[in-house]
Amino acid sequence: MTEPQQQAQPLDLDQLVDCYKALGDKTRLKILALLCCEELCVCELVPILGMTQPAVSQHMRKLKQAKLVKERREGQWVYYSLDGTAYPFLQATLAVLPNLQHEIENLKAQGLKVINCCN
Amino acid sequence: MTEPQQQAQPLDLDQLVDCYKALGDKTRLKILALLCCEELCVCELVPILGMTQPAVSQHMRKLKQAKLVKERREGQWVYYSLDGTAYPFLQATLAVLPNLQHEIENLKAQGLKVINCCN
DNA sequence: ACCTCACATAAAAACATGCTTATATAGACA
DNA sequence: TGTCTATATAAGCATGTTTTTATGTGAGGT
Repeated sequence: MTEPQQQAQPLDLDQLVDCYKALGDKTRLKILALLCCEELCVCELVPILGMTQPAVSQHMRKLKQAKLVKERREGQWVYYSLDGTAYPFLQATLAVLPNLQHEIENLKAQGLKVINCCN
Repeated sequence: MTEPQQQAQPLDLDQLVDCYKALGDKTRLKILALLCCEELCVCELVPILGMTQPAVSQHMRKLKQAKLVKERREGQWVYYSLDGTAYPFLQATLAVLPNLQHEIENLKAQGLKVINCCN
């Protein structure tokens, strides 16, 4: 491994540290793997992850601060989705995550998937 | 951002967490950026990073455990270099790090670069 | 054998992180 | 306005991480 060295614009080191700190947690990697399937709101993530709502909210805040996800408010729900704009390497990074589509199917089967005007 | 989802084999989540934890530290990102230029030993990293030798050694251990670097012993020195084998996304990841070649030039100018049989 | 240099490891202190419980905010609806 | 649901935030606790200081190991040279 000898030739990387900038075909991309170097990013701010502190921002990169925040990004990798955000990625360095199993729960947050799962959340990102789930968001690879589709946007989700906190109340959908809670039963999938088996965590309390505040715990999930705090993870979402970290991911948002790291510019890994963006949010969209719809009524009382806040939908989170991947933000692919900040890091050129993100796609390669997410590509190695496991496919968690089955978790979302599971959620639907339990009747816990939120239905909004868009689906 | 909607279409990643496995062109690569999914990796073990716990190993990925270790990898990103290792990346989520400014000192270690600097070390990796330096190793993008060339292999270095601990005693060269110490003055560049301005840290104590044990602190640098422990960072190297973390990077090694995360399979981000490999080591090569030569006499009393241990040379560390990037290990590009474990993560398919590593090249894209390292590409956004700043170029720290000037730090190595600086080291040479101060006469602190180790000279071994290979250079 | 002894000394020196490079590096690793261990224990303790300082600091950061993640989860829980409790509480606040914000929108929907009566 | 009041209530319900979804979400965010804050404080406290437990756990993990990073750094320091002290010490151990191993190779090279005398």
